[in-house]
Amino acid sequence: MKKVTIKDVAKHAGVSIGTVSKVLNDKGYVSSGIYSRVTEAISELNYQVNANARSLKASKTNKVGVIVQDISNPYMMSIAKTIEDKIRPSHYHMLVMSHNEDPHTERELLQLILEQRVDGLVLVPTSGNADMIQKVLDHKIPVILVDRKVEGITTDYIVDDNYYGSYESIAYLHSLGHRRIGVIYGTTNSSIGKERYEGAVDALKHFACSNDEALLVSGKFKAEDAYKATIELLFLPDPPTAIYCCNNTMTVGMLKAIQEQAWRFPEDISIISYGDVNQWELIQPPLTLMTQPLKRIGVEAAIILKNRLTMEEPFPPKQIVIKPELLVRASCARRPEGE
Amino acid sequence: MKKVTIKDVAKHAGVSIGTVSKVLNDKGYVSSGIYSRVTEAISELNYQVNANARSLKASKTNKVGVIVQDISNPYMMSIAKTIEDKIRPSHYHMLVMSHNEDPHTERELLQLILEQRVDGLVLVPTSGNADMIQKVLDHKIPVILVDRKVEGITTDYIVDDNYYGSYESIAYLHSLGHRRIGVIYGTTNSSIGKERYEGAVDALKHFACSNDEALLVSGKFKAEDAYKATIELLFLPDPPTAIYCCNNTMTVGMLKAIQEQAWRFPEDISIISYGDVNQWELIQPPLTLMTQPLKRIGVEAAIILKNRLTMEEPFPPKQIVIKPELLVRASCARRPEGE
DNA sequence: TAATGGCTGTGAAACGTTTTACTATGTTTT
DNA sequence: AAAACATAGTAAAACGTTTCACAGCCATTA
Repeated sequence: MKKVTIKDVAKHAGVSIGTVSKVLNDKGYVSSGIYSRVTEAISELNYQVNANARSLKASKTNKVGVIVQDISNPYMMSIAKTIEDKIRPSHYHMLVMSHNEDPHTERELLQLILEQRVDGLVLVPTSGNADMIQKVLDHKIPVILVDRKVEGITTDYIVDDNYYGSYESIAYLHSLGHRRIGVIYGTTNSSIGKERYEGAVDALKHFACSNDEALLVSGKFKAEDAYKATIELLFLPDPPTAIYCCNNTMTVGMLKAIQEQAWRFPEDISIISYGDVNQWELIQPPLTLMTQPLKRIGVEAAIILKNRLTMEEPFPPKQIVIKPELLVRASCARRPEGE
Repeated sequence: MKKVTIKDVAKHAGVSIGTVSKVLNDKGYVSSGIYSRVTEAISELNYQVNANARSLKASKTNKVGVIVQDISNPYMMSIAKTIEDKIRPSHYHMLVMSHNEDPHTERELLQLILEQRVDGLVLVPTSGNADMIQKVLDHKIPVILVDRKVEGITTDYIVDDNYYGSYESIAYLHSLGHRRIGVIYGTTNSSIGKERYEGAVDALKHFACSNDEALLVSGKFKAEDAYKATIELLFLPDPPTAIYCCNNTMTVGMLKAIQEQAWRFPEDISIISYGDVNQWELIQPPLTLMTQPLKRIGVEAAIILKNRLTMEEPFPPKQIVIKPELLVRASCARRPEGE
């Protein structure tokens, strides 16, 4: 089957190219006779408009870029899904890609985004490409940061209040009487990791909990490292009575270690995690959680994006910080005071 | 910042457009002096080539479409990730979208794919758009079906042997001595649902298990319906000694019901599921599973796609059927024979 | 009757590239 | 010194659209 262009349709219908275009876009005056002649020709020739040519002419692509750490991460993709649902009715579609937490990869992807002339970008940034992000903004492409912000960049973002979430998690454990609290943190080179770490540390200090350095261990945001970190905590001469784990991925590792060592929670140890609630459906007893409102993040991001895409007038950057909420379930036990 | 085109670069560097193009594509003869003048102009003006114009000229977009049920489904997206990793080195990128199991939506997406002139398509099809898929193929766009095939369409596909997987699951339960086996199946209007259903039913018949109709219940491929289905099974006057659940999503519902009713497995009831192994990391005791080789599906799909994209000569459709493997763990118990 | 105005359709320019055929230089080779 | 060749750069066509200015026509209106 040969490639068929608007020209072929025009010839086949015996009209000019301009007329066919009018029919395609329902613009201007076309008599009903001609109109049906053209639509007939279109379906007979099985013509499909070439979106590339169209975008070129219009300098508008109806594409938005979505760059996340990892497209197989269901939390990020649930946000992407929300966005998809919001923008598809206006005939936008998404380019989605993973930077795998590698700034160099992210840089290449941003380059691609620029070349592709997307109409907007939703980005979960690594740190270290502020210049490139600024470049995208300079090209008048709206950028919406999700989950993390970037130092020195003024644009829309939507993040949750990590410091607060961590602080309150510790506060809760303290309120139950815990004084020796283990913390499995991620890394401190990302804004999220740092904020959660600091929130926890500040709370520990404020509530005068044990300042035993051995209680602070890094799980590097990975399940395996968190597993090892947990083992360390459990085998301490004086193990913690509670553990706060800074994110869900690491919590998987932590739970594995606890299961394996046949500790029970909350009887032997109290645990609390920080993240999305959906991951833990089948875990018994149900985990007490500082809940990250993923649904809400997706919805807000989608709204902002939609507005950026459709509003004529630019509006000031929308920067949203969502406070996570403590979901008290059954994984933390009260501890006799004064111990 | 104004839009800057190849023309501006040419002017700024004092050369012709053609020369700039040569530099951009490293093609033809350019003296080193001119070359650096041009690259300098490019970075001074912050020029980015317009991929749309380029695609238009080349009639090649470096885009591939990826259409799945739901982009927030981690199993599908782990396949997508494998594909991404494989094709990005050759500077391809992906349009990804969800049809939500709705044929009408799928049709619209296929239309979009056609207009976008993608260079290839990876599709988890619904049933009911064979004509449209054929249209895509007619436009010389390679289509790779994943997880499901489509009646009447000759193209690459890669699926697992659902009938076999179901049959063998039942066979395994039978070999442990089970005779009253409950089956939670999905729906029978999709090829997967049908094949799994038939595999199970045929095995039940072949091994002369109980043919009590009440033991066959539909969970409609949803967790909630599977929950209800499980409750029905458990409250039967003569409940099954084992349950085979046809997919992971439904198994979530099944496990919930079992937990809630405080049945223990494998002591009170044996259970076996069909799906990807990664979902069940933390479930104790570890589930016995007919494992769907998602990794392998992704890898094979990526290889086929890559070949279709790069090979000059067309090759015959590659149709792969993968046999799932039984992973025996701890959720099934031996049953005294003859009961 | 002449002027106005609403329809209907057309031709050509423009969007930003790549590519092809061509010209203009040296530099060797005979 | 002429012929041959390698190198360097250019102008223009083409890719498939949309849009804009215009022209033809018919029906009103003055």
